[in-house]
Amino acid sequence: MSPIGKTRPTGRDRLRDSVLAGDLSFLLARANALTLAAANAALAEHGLKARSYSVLALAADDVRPTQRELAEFLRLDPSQVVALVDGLEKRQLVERRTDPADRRANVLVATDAGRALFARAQESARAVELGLLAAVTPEDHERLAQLLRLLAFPE
Amino acid sequence: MSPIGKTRPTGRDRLRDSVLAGDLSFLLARANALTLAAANAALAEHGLKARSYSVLALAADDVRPTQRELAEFLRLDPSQVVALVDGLEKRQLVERRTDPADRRANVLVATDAGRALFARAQESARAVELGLLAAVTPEDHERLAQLLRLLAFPE
DNA sequence: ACAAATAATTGACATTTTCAACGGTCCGTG
DNA sequence: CACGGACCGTTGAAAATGTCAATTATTTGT
Repeated sequence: MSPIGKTRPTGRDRLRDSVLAGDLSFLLARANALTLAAANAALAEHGLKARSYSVLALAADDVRPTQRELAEFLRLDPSQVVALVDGLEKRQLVERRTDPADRRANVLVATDAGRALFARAQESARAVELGLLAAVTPEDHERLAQLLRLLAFPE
Repeated sequence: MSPIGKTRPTGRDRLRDSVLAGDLSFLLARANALTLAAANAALAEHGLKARSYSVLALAADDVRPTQRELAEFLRLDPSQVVALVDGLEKRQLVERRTDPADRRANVLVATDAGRALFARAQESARAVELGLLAAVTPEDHERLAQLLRLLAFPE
């Protein structure tokens, strides 16, 4: 039947018809792993990783997040946010301002240098994203984002 | 305008309108984090995590993967697969058989106990998946899987 | 004014990731 | 057939991440 007579036929990605390949958790994990690796590779040029890029993005967005909000949003332990912000602050990309409305909290703001770097990094990020989505139409791209939002932000 | 007069209006998830929230990498990361946590919580009952569940799934699927194929498929370092398989083998859920076609390679096969455990774990996994997708219609569920496959298995 | 709750920080510890090196096996070429 | 180079699984160490409890400063409700 099969044109190839070997015991291990297709060789390359035989596992793609396994049950696991239908598992949403697995697909998410694998898609995320590939995407994360690509993003990190592209951001390295700017001295960033996906994590620090995310923090910088939120700081540059004038949404003035507290560290706790950052932790919740990025699904990190608050102590990890401390380290992340330390790194960005040491590079003068970001500033901690104690929230006047709640002096326990720090609000994050990007410096001008931070905004400039973010703008450049965003270009790289966008390029990577487009590369990954080469096989996806713009409508499907948006549809994918919509569906992921449902998973990422359950009501 | 806004009915709330505070400086920090909505309070809860203000960050959801930031630019980052439109970033596919971020949505993937966050969706994956939540999904992974839910999966791990559900699988703990069976002494499994998402990783070991995946390995067991492939072993139980009679696809006879080598450890290298496992590593590639799950996006893990080969040395991580060693540890994973060690764990499952110690619990007699899985066996290493040296591939007769290539004596360097180990092929993974599930034991009867492994198959039985997998069947039970799969139920838990399915339940979790349905819970996470409560807000998604079955058609969209399939569409999401399709789109994720494009990201997870770029040609 | 006080007790309980919350934000950030620190430090300890566990888990995961990443990498280089090694023995055993395979494969193509001479 | 023998050899060199590639490949598989394994080990061990180092780096990065994740998890948690304790601490200080501040807020909030009573």
